[in-house]
Amino acid sequence: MSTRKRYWLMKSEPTDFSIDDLARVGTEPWTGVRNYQARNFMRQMQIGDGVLFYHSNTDVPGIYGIGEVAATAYPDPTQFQKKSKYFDEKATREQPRWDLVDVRFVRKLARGIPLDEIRGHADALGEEFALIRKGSRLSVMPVTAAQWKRLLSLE
DNA sequence: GCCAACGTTGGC
DNA sequence: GCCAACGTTGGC
Repeated sequence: MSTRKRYWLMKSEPTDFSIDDLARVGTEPWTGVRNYQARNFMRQMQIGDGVLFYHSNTDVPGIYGIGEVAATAYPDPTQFQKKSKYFDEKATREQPRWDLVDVRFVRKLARGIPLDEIRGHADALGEEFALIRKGSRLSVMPVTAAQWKRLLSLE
């Protein structure tokens, strides 16, 4: 396993958990991911990996801040909590289904980078970039070093 | 609030 | 293993 720093993008609905919330709490367990592809990406994350914090389902969806991976993947406790909206009756402590990572606040962007602006750079970012791929709803995705640099140059 | 796109579930 | 039904995501 390489120890080179990698990059990711993680979506959150700001009414649920925003970059300001992350700034306030410092570090947050990324609960609630219930998609296997997204989960598998989290399992690949290493401490110190860069995270683009994306606001979805909001007036101006886009990238609003930067975080970093503070703890590698471990079972998401909400899958065991009956009262949680993330409860999964098929998950057991012996065989958990869902993992999460801890994300630590790094900084807010000087200005948000709106999705429609990101779309304008599709050529440079690549058609395969899940964020701008038609119909893609993936909430955790890898970002290449080149994409990371390109996106932050729009700040 | 609408709805297209997608993922999951469950009957067969 | 197929696929219709259903639930969710997330832009608009």
